[in-house]
Amino acid sequence: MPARYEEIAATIREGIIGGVYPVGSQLASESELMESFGAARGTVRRAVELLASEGLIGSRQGARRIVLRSERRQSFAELHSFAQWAQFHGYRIASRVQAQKRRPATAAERQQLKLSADAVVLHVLRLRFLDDAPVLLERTVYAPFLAPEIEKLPADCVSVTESLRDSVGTVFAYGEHLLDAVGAGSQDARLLGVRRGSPLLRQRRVTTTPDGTPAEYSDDRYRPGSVTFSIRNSVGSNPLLRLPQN
Amino acid sequence: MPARYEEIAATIREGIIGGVYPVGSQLASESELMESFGAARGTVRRAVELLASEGLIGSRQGARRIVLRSERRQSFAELHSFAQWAQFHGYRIASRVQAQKRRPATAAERQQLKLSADAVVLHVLRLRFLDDAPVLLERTVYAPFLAPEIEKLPADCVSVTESLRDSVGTVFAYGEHLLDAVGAGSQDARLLGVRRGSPLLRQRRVTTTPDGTPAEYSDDRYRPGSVTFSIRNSVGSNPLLRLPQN
DNA sequence: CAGTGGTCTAGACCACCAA
DNA sequence: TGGTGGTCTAGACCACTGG
Repeated sequence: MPARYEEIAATIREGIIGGVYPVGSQLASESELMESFGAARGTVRRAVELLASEGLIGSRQGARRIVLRSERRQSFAELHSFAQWAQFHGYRIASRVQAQKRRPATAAERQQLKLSADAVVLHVLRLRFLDDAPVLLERTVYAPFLAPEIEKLPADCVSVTESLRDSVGTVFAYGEHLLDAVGAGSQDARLLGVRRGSPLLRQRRVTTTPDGTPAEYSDDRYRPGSVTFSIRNSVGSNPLLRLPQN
Repeated sequence: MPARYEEIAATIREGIIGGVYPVGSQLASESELMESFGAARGTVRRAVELLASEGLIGSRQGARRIVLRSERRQSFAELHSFAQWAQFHGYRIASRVQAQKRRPATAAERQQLKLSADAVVLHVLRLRFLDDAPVLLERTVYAPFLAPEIEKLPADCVSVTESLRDSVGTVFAYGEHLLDAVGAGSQDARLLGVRRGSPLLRQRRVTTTPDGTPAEYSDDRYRPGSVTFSIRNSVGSNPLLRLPQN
């Protein structure tokens, strides 16, 4: 059962997408929305703030809210899993585990995942396809408590996130993502079908469970031209980050 | 005069950074925060929701909030420009306009900036330096209404955003950013000091004014190894995110 | 100036978590 | 079971926008 403010937001969103509120036009005022939805002001404010965080509307004190966009784009800031993203856009995806083995955690991995010195992690090399073309190569290290669950999954499991939610509950709740560009290594080039050294978009991420326990560290490399990441600056989540040295 | 919830958030944030609340520990409950700050529940909730949107704390219904990180990261809602980001982190930056000319808008630019068929835009090629090393090459197209203001700026103006705010008010309020990886072209390679074809992180963005008018379109290319984009996400509706208002 | 959104309060009920 | 966070209400005052 969705919350009331989510229902209101959904209704307004449909109005924006359906052309009831064209781009550039003014949204109904809070008072009008309160009346038409029969909700208190705080509730309609929650709804329009949700839409603002999606980049659909803008807001200035004293003036009515304005429709900025009419498409519902899934922003990268809302992105939690490749499979969910692809499903949202209606793409046909496939997945294949290329290699999988347990090994002692490296020093960097112990630090990222906050593990003890003798911890053993599960390393998985996974290739993902979009409409039968390889687009993404994932090198993922799972924390020890997840290793047994991951090893139960079939090699062509399309959504690790959803499989884990069914078996052990919500596992990936918060994530930090670092984006940069790297040249394809020989393994990257072979599996993604590009030339060595060609530009790849790299996404490194650490994901934690709802109680703050680090769950996985991953180095994901995207073949260019296939996917693009979208970020909006209304979602408080996008600082540039300076790397040490270089 | 900052809002009360921002003051409360700042106080808690200092506590997290200063070690009063170590990473992994539980934050004070809402009732305790209400008492210690003498504020209503809605206000302290606004404060902790702000901190959650910065990725500092996580929250689950029924359990106390948990400290996830102890570093302060500038939220993108407070940050729109390279210059402001660099200044926040204390980096020494420089900027140099390489080329600047007015020309008719291309079809793509007319669509992006919602211009009429005969519109003339201002194209600027700008190279930016971090600690004297070139790190960013910007190819920016400004909407006609901005062209006169941009042409008044000196060639080494470090912050276009701040200069415009002083002269014509807040111009860049909302933005959408597309991130991918491209190989350096010959001009990219020459100006950024890298080999041709080497991977660059590309950020394309359209920025609009507070009333929704498109103001600029830009293709920015970052030299790898110097900066990285950091993004955070969290499950659950990112509630109550403030839009930039300046 | 009237209308709008931004902030704050004080209460209420519920779903969930941990002991 | 008691405490916690998630949602919703009803009112208030203020700052800002626009005509």
